[in-house]
Amino acid sequence: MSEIRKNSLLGVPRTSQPSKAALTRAAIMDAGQEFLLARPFRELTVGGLMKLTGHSRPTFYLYFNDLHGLMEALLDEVKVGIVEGARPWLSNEGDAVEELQSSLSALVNVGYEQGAILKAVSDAAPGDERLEQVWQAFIGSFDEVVAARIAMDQAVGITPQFDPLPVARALNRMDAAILIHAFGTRDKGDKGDVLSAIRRVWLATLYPFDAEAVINGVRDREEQK
Amino acid sequence: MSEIRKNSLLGVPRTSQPSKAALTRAAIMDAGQEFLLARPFRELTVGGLMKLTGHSRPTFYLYFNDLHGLMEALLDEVKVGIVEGARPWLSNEGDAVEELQSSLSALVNVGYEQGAILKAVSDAAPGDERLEQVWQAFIGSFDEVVAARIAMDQAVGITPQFDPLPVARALNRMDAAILIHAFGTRDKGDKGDVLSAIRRVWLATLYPFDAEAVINGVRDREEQK
DNA sequence: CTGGATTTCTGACACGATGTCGGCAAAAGT
DNA sequence: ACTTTTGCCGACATCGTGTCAGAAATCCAG
Repeated sequence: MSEIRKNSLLGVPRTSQPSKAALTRAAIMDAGQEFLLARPFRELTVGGLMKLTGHSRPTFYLYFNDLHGLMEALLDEVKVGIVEGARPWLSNEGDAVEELQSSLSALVNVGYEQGAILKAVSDAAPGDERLEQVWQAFIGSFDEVVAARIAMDQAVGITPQFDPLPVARALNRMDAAILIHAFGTRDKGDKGDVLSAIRRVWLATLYPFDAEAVINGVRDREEQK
Repeated sequence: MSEIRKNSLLGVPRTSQPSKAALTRAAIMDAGQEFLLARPFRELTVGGLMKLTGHSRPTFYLYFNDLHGLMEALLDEVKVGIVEGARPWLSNEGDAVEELQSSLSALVNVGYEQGAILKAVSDAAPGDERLEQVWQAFIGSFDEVVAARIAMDQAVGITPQFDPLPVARALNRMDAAILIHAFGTRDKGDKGDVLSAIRRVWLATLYPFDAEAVINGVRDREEQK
């Protein structure tokens, strides 16, 4: 399950074994991930978690400050996947509408895969000042880039004139909330419904002049890949 | 501070004193509310809370099952204010665009006032199964009514055709998230910015044919009262 | 190998918050 | 005044946390 994680600490020369410590750390993260796939964060306990790894409870504190530290580490893993998918529309070129759609589609896919972790982090965040800030910063980090892209499209005239940042904030919070809501629990919602909904909202807000997209509703080309 | 709360348990005949128990309960809720105006939920503790009331810690458990029970009670108080303000647009008649705007405006106002409590409940929710469900049900309760209104406007032809429920969900989550984000902490965001943003998104999504509203952006009539 | 240094782990402890229970005190009823 | 009801609290057991001193495993030079 974590071939990725094993080698993910520094580009070790070639066949240098990952230190035992790194393995243990990875094992803890794996156990946490697995646990959170099945149970909510509030039921996660250091003792219970470490029982899954076969190590003793104090060992946990050798690698993380506390459960929130673990969540922060898990979030870091998910981060990359998200920024990855969101890229096309952000680094603009080509058709804005097309690119936004593919970005949203990618976002929904990542959300679908990582929904449990995202919900777990979002659940854990309010319990710890530091994690709360990290989480807010993560969500917020998209606000400026989205706002920037909006400003650009406004300059080109394909987006109506309005203060970009608050709207960017609103749209981003919507995405986060809807993804966590739809895909955060074991019985996930319908990917198509979610994508259609947020696509409609984004397009209507940002590209209302593209009547095809908004009024006719972008029929079903671009099933999520 | 809680003249309302004092009399809020049954319509007592006339001048019957509120029972001592009711007073104590109200005092606890007041203390909680006050605390949460200044500090986050994670710092709320039964002991600390009861010190504010002058009563002993066990007394708390005479009136609430636990801190999450208290949060549920506080949420109930806020509920009414919210459904109140949201009413105009939901019970449709008159201009849809106008009414939606006034509903959103009212919503932003309530959010501004009760932001701290809303954030506290939202923070507390993931820590308790029951509260989580109550909170989800509260947010979700608007999904169906909004969806119903959308379906109505679609029938009339002022709203494009699409599956109403997922879009309603998305818009509602956006509202909740943005209100909590903007008004949940002591240094609240700008009411005007928030209102403009969500108004733009709602209008663009639901009433894209109203070019005045959407494209020109509803200039500043209706400053929040 | 092998004894010493380094890395990795753990048993045992102290602490803080929770929720409960039996009984005390204050108020109300007669 | 005295009994009943109502409202309250001291004391306890429990659970999860985070730390620390030292044990065990691993590595490595001689």
